[in-house]
Amino acid sequence: MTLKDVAERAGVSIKTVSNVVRGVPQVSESTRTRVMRAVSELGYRPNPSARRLRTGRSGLIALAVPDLATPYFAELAHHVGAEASAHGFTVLIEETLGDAKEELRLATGVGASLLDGVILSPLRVSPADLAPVADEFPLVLLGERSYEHDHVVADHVLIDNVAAARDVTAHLAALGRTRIGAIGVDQPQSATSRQRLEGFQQALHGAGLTYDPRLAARVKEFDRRDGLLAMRGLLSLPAEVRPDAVFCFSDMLAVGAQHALYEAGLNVPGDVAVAGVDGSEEALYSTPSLTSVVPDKAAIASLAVKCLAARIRSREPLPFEEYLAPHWLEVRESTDGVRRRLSP
Amino acid sequence: MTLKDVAERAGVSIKTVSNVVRGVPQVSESTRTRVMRAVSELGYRPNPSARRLRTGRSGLIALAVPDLATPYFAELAHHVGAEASAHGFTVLIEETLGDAKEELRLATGVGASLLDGVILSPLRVSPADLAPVADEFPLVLLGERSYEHDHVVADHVLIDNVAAARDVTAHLAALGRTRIGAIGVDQPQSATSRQRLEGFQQALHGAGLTYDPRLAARVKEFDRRDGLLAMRGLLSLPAEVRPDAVFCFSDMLAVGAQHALYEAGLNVPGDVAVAGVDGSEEALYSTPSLTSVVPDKAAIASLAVKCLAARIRSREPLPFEEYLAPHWLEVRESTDGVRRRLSP
DNA sequence: CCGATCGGTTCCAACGTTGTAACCGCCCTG
DNA sequence: CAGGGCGGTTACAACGTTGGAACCGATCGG
Repeated sequence: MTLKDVAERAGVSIKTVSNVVRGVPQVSESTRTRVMRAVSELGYRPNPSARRLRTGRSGLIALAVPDLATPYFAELAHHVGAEASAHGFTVLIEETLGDAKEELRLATGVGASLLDGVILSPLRVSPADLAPVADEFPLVLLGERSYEHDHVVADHVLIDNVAAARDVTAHLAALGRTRIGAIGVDQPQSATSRQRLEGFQQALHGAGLTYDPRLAARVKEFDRRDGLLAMRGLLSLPAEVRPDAVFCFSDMLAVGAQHALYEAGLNVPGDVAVAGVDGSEEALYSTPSLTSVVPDKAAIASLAVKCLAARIRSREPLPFEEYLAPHWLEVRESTDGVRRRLSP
Repeated sequence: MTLKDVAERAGVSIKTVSNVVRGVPQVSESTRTRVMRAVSELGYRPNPSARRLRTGRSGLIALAVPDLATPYFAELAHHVGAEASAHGFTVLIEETLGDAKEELRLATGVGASLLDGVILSPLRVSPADLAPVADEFPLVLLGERSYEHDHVVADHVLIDNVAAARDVTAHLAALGRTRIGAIGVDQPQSATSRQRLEGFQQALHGAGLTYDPRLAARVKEFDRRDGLLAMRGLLSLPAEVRPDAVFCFSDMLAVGAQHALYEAGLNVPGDVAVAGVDGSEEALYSTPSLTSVVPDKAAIASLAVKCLAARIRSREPLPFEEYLAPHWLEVRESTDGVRRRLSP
């Protein structure tokens, strides 16, 4: 099932068939229809490997995320897939498991010789590692600002994490909470974590509250388990220190925290208000439903794919850009306590 | 960065380098080390497209699932990735969105000329469509028994859905529940849904209960939204008909159902016990934690990859097999009401 | 000491595709 | 009517890799 077979059947040369299937204009209408018929009769499909070998293009891009079982990444993958197929790309999804080697391998290994480009959500890999790669291979980073000595080393798309954290923390303060904790501080080497802590502190100051390091819970991962453990830790503090609200740096952390409160027999938000980040569907269906900062995932996906496509198309090196996607705060029961009926 | 570059640097022929990187034994130790050094100095990586073009093998397999935002599939993807890399394969994950055309395209299009094989979790595509594909392309199906006139048309890996449904329903009956509902009936063309209904009915009979069709709620998708709507529907039944337990055919349905009960101010499991299927982490962290049938996802992944690898290796057509993976019932608060402390 | 054997290496062709350049009628222009 | 231009088509080479055959020097049996 190759161009040769189609060519024989249509009675033309291989190259003419190639011209037809690629849609180049210099083909007469009569030959075009004849070739098209042969194509569909034989069920011909172009061979991506051969195409890639000859042109250097495969029409394939990869989305590499740390962990697919994280709803945020799964939902993002969904959007990236939709956006990419609108641009004529096929998306392959890879799970890096937060392994720096794996993250890098994607860009250099499989990437360089099979894929046209990579959208990478880095967790461990450092800007310095990525700098040489991004120079010669289309690469877009998600969710982390990646500077090397103060200059950008790759395109990246992200939300304003500082503002997002500020917004949600200010919301908690506006509800009258005075001992606001944070869960998700100091995740190893995570710029996202640092930025959210920054916004958290800004909002505390803005509300006239002081930052109490005892209420800033460290985690290793942004997952449910670490949220549960961190919240248990906060609950074991002396009563006068214990938080009356927590801002969790991810929805999974928040879900874990909520469960810890449930185990302890505490009321949400009566005793402790809980808020997260990610806008995952899981947060919406949680009981009580969970206040969350919702990043515009469709916008993130769209910006990332557009940017990657531009870089793939242009042979010249383009200047690296930073794109900010919108986000908004979705207030739900876990902070304001107002019972709602979901309207799906 | 090709074999040629490495060959020049090492002072040998291209073919010898090829022999070294593929690990064929007939290479002297001295040349091998010399070539290896050149390889690492230049950072050479084989070109999968060229390799695939020449050999017909790419070392790539795809896992195609309907929806990555479904925790079950995301967690499964995780396991498949691990198992495949142990077999030397790279996994590409594709989202079919339950579109039959897309499901088929994977096997015939990208599949046939880029991938060595596909693990497909079909949602809409019918056995008849897949039969011609499976004959000439390594294909393993997950989660659905696919018969065509009573004979198997492809390998498949699944749990015993009838037994799983029977187990969990029997558990609800053993708790003394007499009006047990089912959510997830009649999902269009879903064999899984039929099998779970079958097991549900078997267990009812076994417990001396009668099957009341009013308590069997239809859904279009196995998602949270449909679970919520279905449960609202069951709650709107006349009081004497209303269920005192529901078996949901997926954890997402169960989470949605739980939220509907929460909205209605009902207690779980006091007023209504809830159980699901999938063993997702979300179910564990739900409040109250959700009783679920846990399919052994690692076993499913392992069986699927092993089976696919065998089929890829063998040039001869192998007989199609059916593999059953273990499952077990994990009883949690949403049915027995016993408060637990998670021990992660 | 000659021919066979063998480990190690090289040469050649081919996988399916596309870019470049050449080609071939044909119509138009001078 | 010769020369130029042009739309449509084709021949050829090349992308990076590997299977198979050929090759080569050295060891070995007779």
